[in-house]
Formats: sequence, structure tokens, C-alpha cells
Amino acid sequence: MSDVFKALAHPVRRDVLRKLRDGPISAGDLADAYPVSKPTMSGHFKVLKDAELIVAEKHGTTIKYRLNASVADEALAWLMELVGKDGDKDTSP
Amino acid sequence: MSDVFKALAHPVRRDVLRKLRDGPISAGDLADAYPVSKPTMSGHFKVLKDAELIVAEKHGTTIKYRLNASVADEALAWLMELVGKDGDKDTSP
DNA sequence: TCAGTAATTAGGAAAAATCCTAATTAGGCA
DNA sequence: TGCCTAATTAGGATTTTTCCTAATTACTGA
Repeated sequence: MSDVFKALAHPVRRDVLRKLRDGPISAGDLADAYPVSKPTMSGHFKVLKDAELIVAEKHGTTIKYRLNASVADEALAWLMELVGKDGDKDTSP
Repeated sequence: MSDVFKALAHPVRRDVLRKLRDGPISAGDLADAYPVSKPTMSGHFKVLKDAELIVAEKHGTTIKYRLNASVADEALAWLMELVGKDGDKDTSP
């Protein structure tokens, strides 16, 4: 759980996760979206992967990352319990 | 927002927040609950205070901390948006 | 096979986090 | 006032995070 919150503690990593909400994106395209070097972005991807917030899919020479919402759900559940909301999984039937 | 997730990234700090769910607790009583020094705990309190996850109330010579759920709600809202749940504030009418 | 592109690993500098002991501040009370 | 307790601040050692440039790995296609 610490790994997840640690991963969420960096603004670039949070923004990467938001981008991945709309579907998988390649490492290169993600890297191009931020004013830091590619190796730095690769490091951010590693933090997100280690926390299992993202999953890598290899497509030939490129790698696409996709969001793993189930891990985010665990962090969500922790916060829900903290603030006293019950942990409903869905808001619509 | 980074401050909030950073504060949540340490297991002792997360546990402190959970304890405060049931009402305010003094700094000393909280410190006694963990196998680290009081100054270390004081440092953790500072991180939580800076993130506004807790609020200090002075009572004579002791200080009581209480949970500030509204900041936790913001982190919750961020995660809800990430995983595609709508951000209902309440689960019961 | 080998040049080109995508992405990561290696190595290292600078800043921040973690935790300790010792010293300090602040309040309450004989 | 002077002492005791509660809690924080100061100072410092160690580890982790963050970010860079340079080098490496891995796949593709002429």
C-alpha cells in the first residue's frame, strides 16, 4: 500500500495515470508529453509498474502502458474507510 | 495534492490517521503507540499537519490531534475520477 | 547483416525523507 | 519562582528519491 501512495505522490506520475484512463499509450508518446528526459520517464514508469498501477504490453519495438484500476481501487478503499464512506464498488447498477 | 499522497505514503502516518477516525488523541498517546522516538513521531505529525490531514488543538500542556476528513476527501475524489466512479459525497441520504 | 528507432539500464550528483539523541519551549502547580 | 511534564526544534547520519548524460538492449526492415 505504501508503494501505491508513494507512486501517487509525484505530479508527473499522477498525470500519466490520468492520461492512461482513456486507453493504453506508448512509453515514447507518454515521455514526449513531459519536459523531462526519457530515462527519467522510464524511472517513473518503473515506480508505477512496481506499484502495479500500470501494466506493460509489448507491441514489437514499442511498449504500451495501460492503467490497472484494481490497484487504484485498493487505495480508494483505504481512503473510503478513513473518511467513513462504505466501500461500494459501483455507483450505477 | 502531492503533499497529501506523500503523507499517506508512510505506514505509521496512515495508521495514525486511522486511529484518529474515532476522535482526537494527544500527541503523547499517539507517540506511545509506535516503536519510534517521540521526536520522530513529532516529525510525522508535522508532515500530516502540513498536508492538512490533521489539525492540532491545544489543551493546556497537551496537544490533541484530530482528523481533517475534507482533505482526505480530495484525495478520494482524485482516485474516484481516476477509476471512473462518480464522486458522490454520501452513500446514505 | 547492419543501420535506425524505442526503450531501458548504468552511474552519479543533488535534494529530500527517515530516524536518532540532545536541547529547547511552554504550561501547570507547589 | 522553580520544577515537572508534554511536545517540539536542532543537528546530524543514513537511505531514498529525483533527475541527468552515456551506454546498452531489442526489434524492424532495407
